[in-house]
Amino acid sequence: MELYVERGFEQTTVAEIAQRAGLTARTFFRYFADKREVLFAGSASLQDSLVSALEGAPKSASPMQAISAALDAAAAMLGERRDYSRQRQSVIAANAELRERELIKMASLSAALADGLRRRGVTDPDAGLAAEAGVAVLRVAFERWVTATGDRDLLQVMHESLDQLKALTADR
Amino acid sequence: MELYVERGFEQTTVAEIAQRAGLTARTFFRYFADKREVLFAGSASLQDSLVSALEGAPKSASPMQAISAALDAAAAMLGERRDYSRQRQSVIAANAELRERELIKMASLSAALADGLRRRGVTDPDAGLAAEAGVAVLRVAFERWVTATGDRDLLQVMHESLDQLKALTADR
DNA sequence: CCGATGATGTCACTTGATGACATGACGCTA
DNA sequence: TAGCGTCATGTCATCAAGTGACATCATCGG
Repeated sequence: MELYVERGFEQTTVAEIAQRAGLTARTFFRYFADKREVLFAGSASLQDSLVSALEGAPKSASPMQAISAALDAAAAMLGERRDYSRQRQSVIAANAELRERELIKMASLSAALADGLRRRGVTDPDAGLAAEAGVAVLRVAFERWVTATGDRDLLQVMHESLDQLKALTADR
Repeated sequence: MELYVERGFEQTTVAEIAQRAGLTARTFFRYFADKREVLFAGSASLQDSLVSALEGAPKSASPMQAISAALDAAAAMLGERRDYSRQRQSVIAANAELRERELIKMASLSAALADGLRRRGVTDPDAGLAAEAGVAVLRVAFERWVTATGDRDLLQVMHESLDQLKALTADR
């Protein structure tokens, strides 16, 4: 992160990263599949948390309520470290390859949530749609929270965004 | 495409592609930014067509009707060459880097459609949502069409998928 | 103390990608 | 026709991302 912020993603070499970490480039590639992955190291555990939260929702909960529980878990994990999130987000936004990687992580998250919903008995077009909608809310809320001035609460922004989506799809 | 189908994307080297085309690797990179782009050469013109169709929809058309016009244009462009589409899709599905690239092309398409809607006076959360919904329909319909046995009409599948989305969002 | 195991380093190599420069075809114009 | 500019391509050199093979070293259980 330090190097990516200092001089940008492309201008940073893996050898430099490894050197600053007191390691060899070869070792770097034993921990990260490629130079981009280092920025997405936490995404697997984030995804696990969301799926766990979704599975932990009461059996009586509707699909969107279960998704909402997952979003709460996301807010809890990401809500700390706003400075880090901001730096990370600006690095990613500045580079096409990183944006690509982020998109595929989001797609993976969406697929995992859809699977979780199916395990709860949600049938097929609905599971995918609810998952997509949930990820859309996550993305929008995170973006708002990261760019907001002051220190808004991510959980709150997340709830607002979900409510807005509901309102939007409710009428018309 | 020949080489990617024959031996897979990763196993194909740019030098081989260039050789089969009677060129040099250096020349390849003058036409394509990277090895992945060669599979997405047509995506810019596809995007232009969709945006044109959206802009050409009657001024009285609703946002989703304008999107529908864009989807018709997509069906017209992609509807031919189903064999090619199938090969291409199977190559992309088999490789993570290519799936990433496809996702960012879809995101770009969605953004362009949202912009087009805004130019038609559609206000902000709606423009983005309608565009996303349209791209989702495109993706689903294309997938169905490509994997279907027999020779279904893409335009028809596209319409069916859009209708299903409407039904899905209509109740509950 | 020993051997297994895991983490790391070293080395060699392939491939993707880019910059600098040369060459050759083509068309335009004096 | 000679000369000039432009465009496409080739050649060469170079860098950086990955990867496989093998060596080394620390640690830990028996």
